[in-house]
Amino acid sequence: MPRDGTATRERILTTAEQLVIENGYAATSVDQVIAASGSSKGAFFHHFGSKLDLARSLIERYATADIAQLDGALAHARSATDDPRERVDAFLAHFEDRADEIMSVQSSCLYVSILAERQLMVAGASEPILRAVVAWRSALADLLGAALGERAAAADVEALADHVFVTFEGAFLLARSTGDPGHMRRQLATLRGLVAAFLTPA
Amino acid sequence: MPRDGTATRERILTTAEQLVIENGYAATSVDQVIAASGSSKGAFFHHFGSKLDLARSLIERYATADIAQLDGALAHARSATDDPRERVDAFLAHFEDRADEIMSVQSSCLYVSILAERQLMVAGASEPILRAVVAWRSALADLLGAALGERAAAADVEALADHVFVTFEGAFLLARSTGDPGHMRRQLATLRGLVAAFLTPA
DNA sequence: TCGGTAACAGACTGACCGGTCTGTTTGTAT
DNA sequence: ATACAAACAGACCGGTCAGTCTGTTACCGA
Repeated sequence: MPRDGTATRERILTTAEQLVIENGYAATSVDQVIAASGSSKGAFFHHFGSKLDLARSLIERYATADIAQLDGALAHARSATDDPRERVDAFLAHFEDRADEIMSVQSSCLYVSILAERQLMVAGASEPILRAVVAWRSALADLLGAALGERAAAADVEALADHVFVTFEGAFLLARSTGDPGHMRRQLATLRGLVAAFLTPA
Repeated sequence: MPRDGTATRERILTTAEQLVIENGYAATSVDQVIAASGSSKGAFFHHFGSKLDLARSLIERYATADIAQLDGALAHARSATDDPRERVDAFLAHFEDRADEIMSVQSSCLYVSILAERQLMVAGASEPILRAVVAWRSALADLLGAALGERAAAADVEALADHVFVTFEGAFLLARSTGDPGHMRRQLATLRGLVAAFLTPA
């Protein structure tokens, strides 16, 4: 086997991810990605069959990392406490603590860039996103269902679980529109307060 | 004054809004807008100095309509009841009732399309969005501050107010990623439930 | 009725885009 | 050493893009 190209491939992916999150997919040209990653046309189209193939690889890598983050938070919440309500709190606090760090390495979410262009979704680039959405939903539904106990039947637990994903995405957009990345931490703190009040028995 | 061109201008704007929300700004070509609106290059560049000028006009029109929706909900909430907590509930219920209708006329939010591309923001297309964000924040902060009473000091009322905007944008993205517009109504219902629990004195 | 101007229509242009193709380098198995 | 294939490099190509330019048409005041 000749020289190893995985480093080049990863360099292109990382560069492209930043550019696409910042400027959008359609507004990012292959030439830009090549220039910014210090690569070439030959290298790019050796590793990716087309620009669309790049998008699919990007979102797949991103969603996988996202689900890994989810699993990390779940493990942390489970090890922190046995009380179901405290577990929910620990889960949300985990991300709240990391909010500033998250925002410093990515000013927005790749999901937004992909979801903004219908062409990418019909081309199969949205499946990894759906995978991530479902992973978040089922994980949170478990946590929240346990915390609600018998009251779970009266609530839309899945919608409540989805609200965590909704808060993340919405906070990314709020941070963008105001230029203040601190909104992520504040929104996660707000969500934690809301959920705590909701889970407290009347 | 020769013939009236405002109808043509509005037709171009409405067509472009749909296309940009569906496909994104950069992925929408001027030629597409022209073809879909049954117009011409001459007409387009007569009414808009550039494609960027179209984006600015689009977002300004959209934000103005958005703030008008906000004012409508505020008026409704104020006329519905004098109780501060009930007013918050009435405000959120207003949008919850209209959620399905909203999603049937627009599958996503123009804000998302604009915020997804940094070039549009530095070009001054984000100011109307900020105007809308601040309008929602101050209106909701008023409502929520009154509902919290003396407990308002202990809470981040502005972040809680922002959470309404966050829920809207996040729900738009959730609906897109799953293909189910019903998420908007469910997320607004979830938000209403969370806020009601939060506003209930311990 | 006629001059002027806003409102269009559409051929055209140069830049840029995604993608191809030919050629070169580099590591490795034999 | 040599053969071979993967990993690149970059000139090149057809198409599309935003924007221009030269008209033509419709309206209105004088």
